[in-house]
Amino acid sequence: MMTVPEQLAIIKSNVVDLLPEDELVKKLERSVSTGKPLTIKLGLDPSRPDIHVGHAVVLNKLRQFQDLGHNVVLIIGDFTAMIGDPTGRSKTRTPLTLEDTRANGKTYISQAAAILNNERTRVVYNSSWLDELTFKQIISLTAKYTVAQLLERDDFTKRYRGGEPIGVHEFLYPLSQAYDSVEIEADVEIGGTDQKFNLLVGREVMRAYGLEPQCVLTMPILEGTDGVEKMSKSLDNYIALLDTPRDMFGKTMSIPDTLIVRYLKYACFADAKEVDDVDKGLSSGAIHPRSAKVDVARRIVARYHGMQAANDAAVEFDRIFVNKDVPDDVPEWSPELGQVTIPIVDLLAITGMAPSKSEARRLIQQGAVQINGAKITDMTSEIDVTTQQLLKVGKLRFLRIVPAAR
RNA sequence: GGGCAGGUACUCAAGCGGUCAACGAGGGCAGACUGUAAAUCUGCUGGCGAAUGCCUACGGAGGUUCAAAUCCUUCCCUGCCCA
Repeated sequence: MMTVPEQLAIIKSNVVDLLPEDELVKKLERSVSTGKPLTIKLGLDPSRPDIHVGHAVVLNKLRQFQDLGHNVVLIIGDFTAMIGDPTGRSKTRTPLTLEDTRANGKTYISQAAAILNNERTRVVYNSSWLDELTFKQIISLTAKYTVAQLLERDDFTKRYRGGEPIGVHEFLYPLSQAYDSVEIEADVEIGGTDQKFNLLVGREVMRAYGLEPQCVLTMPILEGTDGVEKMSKSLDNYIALLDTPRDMFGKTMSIPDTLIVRYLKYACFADAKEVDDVDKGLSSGAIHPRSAKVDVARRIVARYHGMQAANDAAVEFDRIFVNKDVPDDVPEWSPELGQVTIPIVDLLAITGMAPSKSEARRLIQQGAVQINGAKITDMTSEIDVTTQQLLKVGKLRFLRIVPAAR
């Protein structure tokens, strides 16, 4: 096992907050002297089973802990997910069933396995204890925190001042998360910087239950491919771990230049020196942003799909976007047997290349629709579906029309 | 329980009897430029229709009117103040 200073140096790399550092040092010292690993906690929301590169920032940090000999506990927050959130703000968030959360939890874990060391990962569902709490116990939990303390949380303050509704149950979420820490006796809880408040509540609550408070470690929130908002599925600016190599590569190439270094650092976990070199190279002009970005893209793909896939994706990317060629595996679609021609507008709508016929019309008007490389200008065009046709909408959506098999 | 202010398209936000499928901004999509970067410019952004047009929509349900997002009634929801 590494010495405490060595461990600390690794643990501190790339983190935003480590609070309080001296407590972590004590925990590490104890761990080294007793040989007992620390328990590192991460809470997961099972309503969104797709892990993306943004989540990976935190997972990578967990992996570092594991490599140092510590244990990770993933807590699937199935309890809160099952309740759902009835407030108006997120009415689309439908409550999940137990089966859903279990299934999502499994999916999550199988994706996380690409980063984590399974030997040192324990997975638990928080319903297994939260569901057992009596009302009495819940009240006793809430008595350990004050409204003023809860209102310190940034978004609560904002909403409160802005006259927006805050459900009482929302106050309970940080507390239940904190209770998870009590249950598993976490030594360290990790999360994005947006989790800082919740993680700190965990400290207070643990103390109130007579436990040694956990240390809190926050990681940066990685911006999504739009370069502004945090990466998230709902904003559709994410690179999922399950994305195909090509999508992964393409999405990475679409990030703004200003994000290259951050991606290198947090999505590739490149070492400090290399990050520094690229940073300097970019600002001095010695490195062209595009080539730096290609490198980042290749590394991200390689991380989750292997070197071979990464190289293939890079080649494919150049073929399509530099040489304006047609991709290898264009999705195919076949008309119903007997159909000879289909109006272009219908075709676009039926095949899903446009969400509605009106939208299809707009696309045609804007010159975004091509058949075999020829731009469609006539709204009433009839497309012959008895021979193979290549349909292109916009810059990257292709569809091959294949005559119905008989 | 009482008083006040609100609920408009993906979001914010105008409109307050006809010219409203609804100003404007953001977002999104498409085109030009390009390194699938940024910035910029242009167009589009409810559905159906080749099109004059038709249909559906301004919290829900009724009503007044030739005509309502706009007026009335009622219900639901949110915030603030008083109790």
